[in-house]
Amino acid sequence: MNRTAPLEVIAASLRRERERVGLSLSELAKRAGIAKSTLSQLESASGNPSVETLWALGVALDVPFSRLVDPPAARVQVIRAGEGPAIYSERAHYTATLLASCPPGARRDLFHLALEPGAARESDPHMAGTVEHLVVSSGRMLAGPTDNPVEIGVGDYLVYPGDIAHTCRALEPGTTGIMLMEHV
Amino acid sequence: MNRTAPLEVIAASLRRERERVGLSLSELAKRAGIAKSTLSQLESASGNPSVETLWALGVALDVPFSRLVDPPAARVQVIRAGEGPAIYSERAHYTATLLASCPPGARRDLFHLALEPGAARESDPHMAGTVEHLVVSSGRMLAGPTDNPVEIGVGDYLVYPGDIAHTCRALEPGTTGIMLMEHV
DNA sequence: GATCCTCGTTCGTCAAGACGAACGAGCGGA
DNA sequence: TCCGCTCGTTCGTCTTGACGAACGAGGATC
Repeated sequence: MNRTAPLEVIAASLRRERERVGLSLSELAKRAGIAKSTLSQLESASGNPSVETLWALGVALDVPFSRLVDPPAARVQVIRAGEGPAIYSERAHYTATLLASCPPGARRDLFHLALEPGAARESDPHMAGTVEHLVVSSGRMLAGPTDNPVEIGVGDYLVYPGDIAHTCRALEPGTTGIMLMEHV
Repeated sequence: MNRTAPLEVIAASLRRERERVGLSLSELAKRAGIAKSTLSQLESASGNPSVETLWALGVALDVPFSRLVDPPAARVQVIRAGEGPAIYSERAHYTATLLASCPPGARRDLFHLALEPGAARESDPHMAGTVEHLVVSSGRMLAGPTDNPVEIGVGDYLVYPGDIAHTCRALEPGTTGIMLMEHV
């Protein structure tokens, strides 16, 4: 989590989003039901808005709340199979390629998994609130909570909490898949 | 985006997170650098905290900001290949299965894609701030911004902005993949 | 050039958030 | 039992956010 007070970030986000939508300061204030003087001060970073105020602005702009405190980043990027920038292999028979780590606030990571039958990958609980999504691309795997794993095959999808002990093992050679690790 | 004022949600989140970490109200207030009276009022939903106050609490709890306003939901769920709950097919040769729509605040959707060669799927721009992540499970596809598509094969990963015109077409029969649509 | 409109900023007022102090409750040890 | 500690709440104050009004600036129309 970002440690710096997000006032300047909020100020920039508000102005950026408002101009993107093409609203004037006065009109946005009217839509959000706040005084335009308040909005003016917020956009000049001379203010510490209350949650309700910022929420109203988020609704008026039709923008998720978090987008106002965590700035975005648009881009087009390709990662070819096997050339992931951050290869995170743990033990034999297990390779996780980090495809997309969350740029600003680290809210989710996207991995490509390649597994071979053998030792299961047992994971200790991650940070509370973590959720893992698994989709099998090829082969079969046994995954999910350690005390209640599920067998899934090609095209199957599995969600399970990441903040409890969980496991993931291949049941066939050449098993691959993608995993979305989400920090709710 | 949720339309209701999140004061009760914040109150519940604060109490939940604080008890999860095992901190007393007094100690959390001290760590966050705010008065415990303030925290007490916030947890009883009789308050409208400023962003700085809530931010300080998020930092002290080591919890993402958004987790305080959007409550979580832990669960284990399997969706077998082809039995997705919400099949969203648009035209022949294109099937998108919604695997996981974001429960509370709709910040991302996870789809399984099955495409056959033929007409490309042209998408008008989605909501501003949308980002699409694509991983190919089988076959080959041509995807990305309409004016600059990229050819990707098995295991390849592609990110591109979803708020501009973009396309997605199969180059081989039996092309499948997963798509993470994210609303930043 | 004069009028009218909307833009965004600044000023003074008022309500509300943040604060410290004090309070009663609950618990453990002397 | 009494003392000392921490718990979470409530009260009075003081700061500060939110508001409406007024302001100057910039265009458009006549």
